[in-house]
Amino acid sequence: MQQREAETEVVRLSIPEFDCAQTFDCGQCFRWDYDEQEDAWHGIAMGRELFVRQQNDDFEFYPCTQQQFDDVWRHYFDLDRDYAAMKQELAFDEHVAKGMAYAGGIRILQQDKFETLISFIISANNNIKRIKGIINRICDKVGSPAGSGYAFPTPGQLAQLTVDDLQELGAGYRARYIYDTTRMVLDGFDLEQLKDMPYEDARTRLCTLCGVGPKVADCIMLFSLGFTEAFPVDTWVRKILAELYSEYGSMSPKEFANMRFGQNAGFAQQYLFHFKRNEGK
DNA sequence: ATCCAGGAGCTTT
DNA sequence: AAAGCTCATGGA
Repeated sequence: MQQREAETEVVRLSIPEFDCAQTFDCGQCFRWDYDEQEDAWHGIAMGRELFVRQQNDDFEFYPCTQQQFDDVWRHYFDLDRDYAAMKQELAFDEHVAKGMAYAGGIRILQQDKFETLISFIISANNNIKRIKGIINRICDKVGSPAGSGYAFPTPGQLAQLTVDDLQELGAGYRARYIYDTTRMVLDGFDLEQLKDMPYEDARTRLCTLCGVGPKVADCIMLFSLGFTEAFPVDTWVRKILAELYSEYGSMSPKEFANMRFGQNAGFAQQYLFHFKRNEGK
């Protein structure tokens, strides 16, 4: 009994305002899928494999020690943030309120910086299914073993792939961007220091990387650097702004988001985005 | 077949 | 500054 518990270490925890399906399937991450056999969500992130089984507000994380959970996953799942309070601050907006009613269990993950950087370079002018495929093939090719699969490669591991290799894996014209940006990171571009910089400065610096423009930079900042005011503007958000907030048409999307949602703009964006993307499904 | 997908980069006004 | 064109790839 005790031995069995030791072999498969589990962390059990009750967490409010968290829904696995909504969080893992809202377009912010690409390496989580539902495992029917385990009846749990399966992901490979932060260099290791993890299963997450949810029963209402009760969660099991495995294989995982309490130490690993506190060191890695607590931050990854953004567990120190008061989501109920944040959502209350956003409830004044009727469209965001609808989004929160539809998928109020979305949490903004705090993912690995390099993985998020490369993943969202791949996301440009692409669809989520194909993005996942490209990323998985890259991991299988040069990532370190992690459980039943392979972790996202380090910059050094990814640098083993040539532009031709990346194209064979389906990256298309983004192969060059991935290659060049990986080299810039290896040559000293410091992803770690970005989170201590002002929003505008960090964004400007990110945009010096190949394949990183305003939208991709905002995704990296929101999903891996903790900038909750980041408001990624993609095709879906443009539709939302045009359809639901046309009275603010004289403002740029960024001005609008900052004025209306402030430091919570990233959350508002995610609730709106996920709701709109699943409209009619 | 044509269009679109969590856009960016380059060229032309 | 702002608008226009092109960039792989696969699915609808």
